[in-house]
Amino acid sequence: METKHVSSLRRFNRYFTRRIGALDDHYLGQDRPLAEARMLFEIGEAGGGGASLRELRTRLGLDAGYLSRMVKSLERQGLVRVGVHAEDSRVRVAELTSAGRAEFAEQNRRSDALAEGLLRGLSAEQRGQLTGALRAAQRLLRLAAIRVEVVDGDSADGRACLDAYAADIDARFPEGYDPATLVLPHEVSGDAGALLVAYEEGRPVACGALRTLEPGVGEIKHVWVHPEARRLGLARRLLDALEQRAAERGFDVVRLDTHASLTEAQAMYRACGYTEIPRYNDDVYASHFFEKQLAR
Amino acid sequence: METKHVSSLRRFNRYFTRRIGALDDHYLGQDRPLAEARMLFEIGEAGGGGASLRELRTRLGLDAGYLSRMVKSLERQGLVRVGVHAEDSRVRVAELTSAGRAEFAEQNRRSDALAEGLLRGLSAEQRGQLTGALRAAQRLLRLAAIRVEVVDGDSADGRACLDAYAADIDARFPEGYDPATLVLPHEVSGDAGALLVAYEEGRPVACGALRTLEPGVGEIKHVWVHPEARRLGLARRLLDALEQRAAERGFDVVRLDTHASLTEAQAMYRACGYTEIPRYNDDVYASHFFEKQLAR
DNA sequence: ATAGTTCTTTGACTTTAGTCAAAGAACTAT
DNA sequence: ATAGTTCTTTGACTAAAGTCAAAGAACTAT
Repeated sequence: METKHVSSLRRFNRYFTRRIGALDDHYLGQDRPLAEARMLFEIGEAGGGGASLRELRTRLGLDAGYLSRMVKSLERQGLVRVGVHAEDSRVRVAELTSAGRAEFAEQNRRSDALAEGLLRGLSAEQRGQLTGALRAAQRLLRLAAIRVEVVDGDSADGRACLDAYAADIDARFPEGYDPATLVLPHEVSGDAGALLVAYEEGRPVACGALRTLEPGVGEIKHVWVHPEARRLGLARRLLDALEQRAAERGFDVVRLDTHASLTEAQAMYRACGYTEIPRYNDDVYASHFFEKQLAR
Repeated sequence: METKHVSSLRRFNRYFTRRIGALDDHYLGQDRPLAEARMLFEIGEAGGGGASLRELRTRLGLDAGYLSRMVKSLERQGLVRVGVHAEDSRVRVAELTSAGRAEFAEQNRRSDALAEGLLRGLSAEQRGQLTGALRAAQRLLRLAAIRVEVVDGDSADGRACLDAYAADIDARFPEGYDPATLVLPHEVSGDAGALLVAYEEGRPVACGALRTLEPGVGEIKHVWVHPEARRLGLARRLLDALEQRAAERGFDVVRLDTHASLTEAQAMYRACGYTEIPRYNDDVYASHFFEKQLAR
């Protein structure tokens, strides 16, 4: 890897955290410990339903005892109200009181004012450029943080993604989608195929399946990306990973089909070296068929 | 200002400080308090000559007593050696011992490894895109943080910039440059003209002068940008600010001259609406002459 | 020379942040 | 029903971070 990229990232990190991050923390905190301010912010961000202590603990990476005490302190200050979770009464849920919401709004106001102050020195055009550059950087940093893993055909994360996929396209296809059509666990386990799940900060955000169509021929199914992880280039990465698995398993060629309505997907397949072929199955949802020779 | 830009900056800040900044801090610290690790890093960055406690204090924003104790602790650990400043014996200067340098190198190694880990998930092309986006963002953030101020004609910062300007072009012009040619304090003070200095985090990084050439005609002189603040678009901003001052002072037109060798400057003047005119003075350093009508 | 500043150190604190272990209540799987 | 988990609270700490004021040595300006 070129050292240029490493040093550029480090340089940016130093500059940004010192100039913007530290400043924002300081403004956010104001007359309250930073950890408390941060927690108030997280509870506020969670919105109406409140945030469970469990969530807060993982989100902020705090010790359970420390967090418990901090919530209690916020409660004493009248900013937070704690109740039990509707479904699991071990779990406690914190939500803002009206005083807490006022404080949260004040935090936001201060943070906005800080950001505005930073942007004030730029022309409208430069602000647009900055926003564009930050968006591009964030997209790439997110993408870099996502890990694609091979999971078992009946793994909970894998099935959850497939179910989300089914629900997603059921809403999208005029004719709906029957979840019984999904690949079966044994079709994508062991030597038969593969199920890939992409994780972002521990949460599954995308999947893709590979199964055996006939000897030497693999089929790629159910490439799906969570709505909040779209436009990162993740589908392409999953496709690459699936092709690599296919090559490792000794397939010479992979095929896939797609629904007429998914035109972006079709464009992606073409861009990734797939060529359109005649119908190879009787899938009622499929209208376009593609295939790609794998380099061995 | 569009709220889009504000929220985009805030979103990026949250994502970046949490994902990258916090991680880097954690790695940097390792088995040493973060504040100590940071200080070691700052002393290391300062290089051979060491860093004065005074510098460190402002750079890290720490209380004098706190810093004093921290340096002493680093000294006890054999990582830092403290001596007195050559010119001012109130000031103490900290520099790394060889053990300190080893620790500093280790910090850098860890930080590089972290950055490399982050970049590993990206293709070479995507890494290039990320580097480009970060560079653009940093450029704009720096530019946004720079404030242009009107200073008195004999202000220390102003004269320091003008001296730097003179030294700079003395090295650049084949025939050298005589500093006696610089504008005099009274020419750029009060109603006669203006001296602008641009500050980045308290340090003067650029200047520009405006003086009266004849009634209704101003002259822009000595637009200079510190080498470390170049390519940010700062010269253009100074030029804008000088023109604004000129308009406020009632000039109808501003002129300027430039040396044949400064082709980038000439291109900038043209891009900013200046048109070339015949020689209007007998300045030996000048070969191209420009003028711009000011909107009133 | 002298008054006012600047730079640093020291003493005496407080607050914030965080850790670890024990224990109880509520869930889950068998 | 019961054993094992999960979620949270509490007690008992420690370490890190930071503040404030006083004081001495070294500078600067008049």
